Amino acid sequence: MDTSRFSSALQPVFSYCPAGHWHRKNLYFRGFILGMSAYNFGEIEKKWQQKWVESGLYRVDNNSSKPKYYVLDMFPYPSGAGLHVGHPLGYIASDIVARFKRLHGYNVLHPMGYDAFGLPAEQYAIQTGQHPAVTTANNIATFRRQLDIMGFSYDWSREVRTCDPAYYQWTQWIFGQFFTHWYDRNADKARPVYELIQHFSLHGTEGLNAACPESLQFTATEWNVLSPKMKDEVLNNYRLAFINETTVNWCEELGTVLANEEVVNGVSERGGYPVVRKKMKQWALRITAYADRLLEGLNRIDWTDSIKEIQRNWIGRSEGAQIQFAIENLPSSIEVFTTRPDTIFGATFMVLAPEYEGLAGLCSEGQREAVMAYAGKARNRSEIDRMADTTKTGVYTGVNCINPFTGKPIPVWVSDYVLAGYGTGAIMAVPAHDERDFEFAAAFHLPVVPVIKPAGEELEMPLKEAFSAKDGICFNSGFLDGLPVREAIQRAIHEAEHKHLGKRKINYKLREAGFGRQRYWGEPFPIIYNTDGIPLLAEELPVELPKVESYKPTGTGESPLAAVKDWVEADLDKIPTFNEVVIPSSQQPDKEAESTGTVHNPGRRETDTMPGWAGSSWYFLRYMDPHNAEAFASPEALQYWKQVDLYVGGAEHATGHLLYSRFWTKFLYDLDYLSFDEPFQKLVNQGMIGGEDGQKMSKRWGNVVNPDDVIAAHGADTLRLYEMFLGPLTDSKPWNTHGIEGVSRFLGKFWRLFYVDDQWAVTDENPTDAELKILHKTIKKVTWDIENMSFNTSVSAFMVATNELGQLKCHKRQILKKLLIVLAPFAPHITEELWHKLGNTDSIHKAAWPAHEEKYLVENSFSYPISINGKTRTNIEFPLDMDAAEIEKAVMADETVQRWMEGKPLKKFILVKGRIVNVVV
RNA sequence: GCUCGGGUGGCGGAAUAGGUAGACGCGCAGGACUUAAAAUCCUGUUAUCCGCAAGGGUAGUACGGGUUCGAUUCCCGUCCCGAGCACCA
Repeated sequence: MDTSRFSSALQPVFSYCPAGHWHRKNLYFRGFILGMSAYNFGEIEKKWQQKWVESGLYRVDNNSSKPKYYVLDMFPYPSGAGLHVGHPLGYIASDIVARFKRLHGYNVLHPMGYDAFGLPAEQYAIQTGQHPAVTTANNIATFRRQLDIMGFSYDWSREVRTCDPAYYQWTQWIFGQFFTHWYDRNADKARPVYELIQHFSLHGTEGLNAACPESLQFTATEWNVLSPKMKDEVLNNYRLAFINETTVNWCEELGTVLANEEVVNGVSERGGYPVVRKKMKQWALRITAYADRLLEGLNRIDWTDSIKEIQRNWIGRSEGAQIQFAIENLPSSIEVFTTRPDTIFGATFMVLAPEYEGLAGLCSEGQREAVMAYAGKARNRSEIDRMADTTKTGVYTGVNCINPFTGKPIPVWVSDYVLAGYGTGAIMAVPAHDERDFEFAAAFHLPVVPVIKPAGEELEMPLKEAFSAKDGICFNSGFLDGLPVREAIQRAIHEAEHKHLGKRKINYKLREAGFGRQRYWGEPFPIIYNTDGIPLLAEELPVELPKVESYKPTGTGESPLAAVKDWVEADLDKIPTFNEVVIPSSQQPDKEAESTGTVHNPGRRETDTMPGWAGSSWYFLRYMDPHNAEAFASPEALQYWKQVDLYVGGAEHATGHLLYSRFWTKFLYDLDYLSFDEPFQKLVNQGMIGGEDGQKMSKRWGNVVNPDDVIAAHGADTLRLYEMFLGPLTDSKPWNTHGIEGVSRFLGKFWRLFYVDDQWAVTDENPTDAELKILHKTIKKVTWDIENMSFNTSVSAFMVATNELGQLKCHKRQILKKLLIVLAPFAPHITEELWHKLGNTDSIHKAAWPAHEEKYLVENSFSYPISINGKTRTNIEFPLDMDAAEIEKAVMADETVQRWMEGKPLKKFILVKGRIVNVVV
């Protein structure tokens, strides 16, 4: 920034000021005194931000003949702390891409909104009594102001807020769709529940292949005589939104359910009260129905391997077999799941989970007391505790099973190292080939029988550890002897199926998605229970969140909504509701009730609310048509915008938001609302920006850098460029306050390509080849860089170009005009200002991206690095079209080359055209 | 423990097909302009050795091997850092 002119003029006035103060005044007065000839970012940025709003520059239309591009940021949760410089990193990158695509003639959808329901606002409400809606609105205002001064090109007319009833009525509507659909595994898609009912009434469960927890079987006749209540209970096993009985962490003292991370060593994090595991009924979504499709879809999307891997891991598909083990002297059997049926001849005992259903009835009289005592203790251990302590404990049940392949009796134990929620809750233990089973066998002195050995080797007996490698050979295993593991697995399954002992089976780690929270600040369920307890879907949406007196948990495990009596108690005669098995009461009006005014058909609203991820699972669809009151988005809008082309956000949502969004998208695809079944084609995870001290940027460490301050000191364009310059987008890197000076200086130099000594200096001279080369190599590099999300190298390319043009004293319009356009996505304000100074009247952001012309980049000679035995010794320039033989001759004649060859004979001469020469001696 | 990333100057980082390692920026050192400061501009900056200098040698991309005329880049092994998963049978 050149302030020499005015500083000498003002010097007497400010000569007494301390240095730091002095500098500030310089900055402040510079533009004011010199008019617009010096780079006054504050004035320029404010001016253009205003003009862009006035002209609606970034508003985007759904009706366009242009090709579409949809670039999306993960919308933020508007916390009270506002943004620090780490937050906008991804927004800047996506904004550059959005602008780049517009300059390429795309109709770009680039929206922003707020994930506004959630716990922090509610916690704050509990503390201060302020309504979460109020604090949320305040926080959003702060976020918006901070986003605005960064110069982002969002179409704010499309903003969404998940806590807005006009938005969440569609979240509720989608829930209703889940509720009224089931998953048909034959068709491999979701279908309406009424079709399921039709099937039941005609064929029972015959010929049905549905996603449901238990394989229910009944005939049409049996179904048809069921009461509505019974029918509803049956349907609950099929609905994609259903009431699920799951184990939760229950804290009696606090009177609430706690999340896993709120429980430490079996007691509550707050207060240290005991926490027990308790079965509780909650709404859940049947995500497991989509497990295979969620896996398969990963192969079709452009995400990082690590996120895909996390999702694969989370879904946890494993192939194996389910095998029956008959109980000795009893007609019943125990079923186990195993991925290693090849080791079955080595199964020397069995283990049941403490929560195993029917455990009490199974064990022997003598052992029952000990088993139940152990099971009770294990049940009350928290998950965390159970996982942290892996020493093996357990009790013998007193009964034996028969190994179906060896025919020998093996003991059945109970231990908490077997999880109730996975597989059948029972395992066959093969201590020789499974580490956990080995530990258990060692602890209780159970027999270890090896049946797999490494090829060509013998196992060292007794075994010191389990041999679990999958590349061994079977022995001691009857018909499997001599087979390699992979073949033996297939053979064993085949044999089990043949003998009706079991069947091939695929298991998943993925659990049904718990969808209820005992909280206030979330979407209410559009559900009212009738007097039979049958859930009815409210047909008039939105079901608005009522005002409450207190946001505190009720202590009964219910949400604060339960205390709002006149909301909870609903008159089903007046509210249209729906459930496939209940005839709406409105169709059988009760004359007596009408005349007396008493509520004849009372209902009770669901008082849980939806979890935080409900609204965020589909928000990217709402942006396409945000004000539609008839549908979550019109078919035309959905058809035009389709999936998100580029999604930018943090990697921390790998198993939450990103999985749920994929699930909801597939579901809506099944219902023919969408023409695509993956929401985000390309996903980029930006890194974190840490504090200068290397710590995480947080209030706690006092290292938070506020973008407002950086913008005030250096301008938004500088901040944008600097965040991009810091390093690769996807890397985590520390902030460096000094580093920003470099970028700030760059913009000053760039400005001085247009202004020399604050005088307009742009000329209409024809550019030289050298200048054209600088321009076109920059265009080429920046184009490649943006397409590959390598923004840091783009900034460096701009610096190189500016330095080189500065050295050539190039102020030529033809060069600078195109250079402005390629810089515009990074620094939208300064480029817009200079663009208008060049005499353009329309926005630079509507210009066309210049194509680089290869002809300006063509070299006719190249200075070859000459290596002798791979070490560069000299450089010799040759024309690029020079004959290889001639180059060789010239190189060999070179003095330096001769010196390094030390008279040794030439072994090989390597010439890579335009790259390198290597002389091997 | 398993899986996936990653290790390059004092620092952030570059090297987009295996082809001149350290672009660009920060910091640092020196210089120009100035009475002075700020701003701006210029020069140098991997280490080490030889030389007054010009210049030149050697080593060098975590470590040890390998493939190749040539390796930061490909392969094998080791160490370290980060992220995720974790008694899932």
